[in-house]
Amino acid sequence: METVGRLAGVSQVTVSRALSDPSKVSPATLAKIQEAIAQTGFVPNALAGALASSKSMLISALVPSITNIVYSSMVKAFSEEMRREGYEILLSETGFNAEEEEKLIAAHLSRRPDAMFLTGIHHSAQARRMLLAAEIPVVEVWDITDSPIDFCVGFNHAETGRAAAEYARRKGFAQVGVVSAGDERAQRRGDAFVREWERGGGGRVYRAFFDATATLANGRAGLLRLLEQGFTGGLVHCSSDLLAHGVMIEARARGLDVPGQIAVLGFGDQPFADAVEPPITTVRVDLAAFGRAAAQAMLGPLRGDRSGPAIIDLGFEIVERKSA
Amino acid sequence: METVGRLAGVSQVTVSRALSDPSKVSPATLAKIQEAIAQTGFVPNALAGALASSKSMLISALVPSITNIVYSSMVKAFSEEMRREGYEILLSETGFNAEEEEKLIAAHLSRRPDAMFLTGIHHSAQARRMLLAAEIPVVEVWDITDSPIDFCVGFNHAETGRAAAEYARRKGFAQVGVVSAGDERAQRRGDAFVREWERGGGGRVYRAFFDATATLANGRAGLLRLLEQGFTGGLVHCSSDLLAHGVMIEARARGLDVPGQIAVLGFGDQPFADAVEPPITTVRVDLAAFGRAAAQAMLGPLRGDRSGPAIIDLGFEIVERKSA
DNA sequence: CTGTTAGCGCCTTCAT
DNA sequence: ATGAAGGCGCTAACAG
Repeated sequence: METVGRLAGVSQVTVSRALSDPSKVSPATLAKIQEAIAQTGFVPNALAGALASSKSMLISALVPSITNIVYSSMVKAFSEEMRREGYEILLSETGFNAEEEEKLIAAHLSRRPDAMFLTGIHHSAQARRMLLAAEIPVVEVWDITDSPIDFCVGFNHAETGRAAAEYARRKGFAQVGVVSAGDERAQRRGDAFVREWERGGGGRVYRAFFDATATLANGRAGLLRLLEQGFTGGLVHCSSDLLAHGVMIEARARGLDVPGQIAVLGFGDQPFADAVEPPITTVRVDLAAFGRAAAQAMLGPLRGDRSGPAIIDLGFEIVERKSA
Repeated sequence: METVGRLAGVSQVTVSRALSDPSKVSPATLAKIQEAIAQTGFVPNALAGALASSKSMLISALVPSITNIVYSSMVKAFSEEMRREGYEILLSETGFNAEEEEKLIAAHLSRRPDAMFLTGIHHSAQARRMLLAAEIPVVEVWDITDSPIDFCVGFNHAETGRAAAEYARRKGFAQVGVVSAGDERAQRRGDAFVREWERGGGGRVYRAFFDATATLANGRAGLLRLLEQGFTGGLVHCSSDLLAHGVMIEARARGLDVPGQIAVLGFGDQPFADAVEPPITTVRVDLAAFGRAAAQAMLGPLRGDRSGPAIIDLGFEIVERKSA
């Protein structure tokens, strides 16, 4: 800035002002400064700016996995919203691991982000302590709790399982199965489905649980397991559309009709859900809305407005298509 | 650090040393300092550190889309590798837009990253200028050029199209079609396929081009378009596995046998490719390897070693399965 | 509208 | 092994 200022015949501060608030500088000097910037190829040092102003314009975001479309969709919508306000996103992957999350929180906090986007509501005690001490807005996305750190944006996972069980009952299925992946929230949905089904006197629930991530191959293997357990047909509740699709493929490969013999209920309403044959009946959650709501929630305090709601339940909806 | 130091009975510098290189501090004082840190909940300010040392330990990464598994897979592998060395990733989405990329490069550069990960080899002149002026290692991933800014890691896109056309010829298909999405590199693969097919005297190529991103629905619509043009059966070259899968679903929905009447060749070898029915014959590229190679390439100069190769062609391979 | 003076919190260099 | 001084590049007051 010093150099640019000399070239434009002004002091360093004036250059700073020209960049941060052009209206504070006369049009004539502004022009000279802009020319000097163009000539020198000057790029302001945001680190120094952040240090001096204690506003980094950096937002920290932690997701379990960036290759999982569920999380990347939320982050995408969130980023777009925040970038419009001039913020940049520091993104890392926790791998569904609380210890890893704790380390990442410490690492991110050392860069003095202005706010933090976290996935889920379970964090280590030490993590919560650091977050509280940092005194920045924290938004927990993809789940709901009565006691968020600052804000939470999501839906009730157990409720989706209950709704699915009701749906299965209403449709008159005699047998039901559950195929779910290792994610804690996925399990919670499956467990709630089982409880509600049993509560209604529905009898045994066939189950296939995978310790790993949801894949088509696991969906196929999942149906196989149910069949081996004696499942002869009915509705299969899956913790994701990908698993649901896998179940459908395996059913067809074995000559079982979908939904005639094997009906499938997915989760997520991912883009492919209504493009496959038959289109998948699924639990829809609006991922982009979660991202946008998270952005709006943190922008409140970031602008000094602490009046927004702390708990934002965006709900879900069962979309009935052909598969169940 | 001042405060921590006072608590531990040492000066601020000693605290700094204890954190950056514990071996430079005596075990006794180190213990005292660590206790003081635990008591105060001190979190070092990486901004100040970066400003003073001009090493931000920050890597800038720009991808067209974070929800696209192709890019997120590369970034995932890249991040893991860089994080092991203590670097953090500033990630943004360009939306396949060169202007947007230019703006993002400027924004990222102002945070003084130690290196930059870029997708593709086409950047605006102004972007190249800024990158050169920044004097940091730049790695361009997912494509190959003779004149990278610093390094490029990828494969020859046109070559995959040629190889696919040869494959189609070898298998004796009489008619071929191409379904491709809007990405410039996807088009390049499709164009090369068409040229090679025509060069070999293969006759007309039926084509369906989508201006948008690759989806299952577009795959289905793509086959429809080919059929409308008079395509009666043969091999369909798709610019992604997702499109290929869509073509397969549409074929089945119309009672066309895959691969008997409609054979399908995908691209990417995504995890689902061998889990669908029939498993998809596809062009495999090792996304994780690209990410790792990109990390290794930039870690060279970051450690002061300028001896590594500038152009890293990791190639591809056609994986023959049942769909073609 | 513009300049002056102090830091922001840390690292680097040079002493001790 | 530890400390003192200076500065990284910028912003925040406060003057004029």
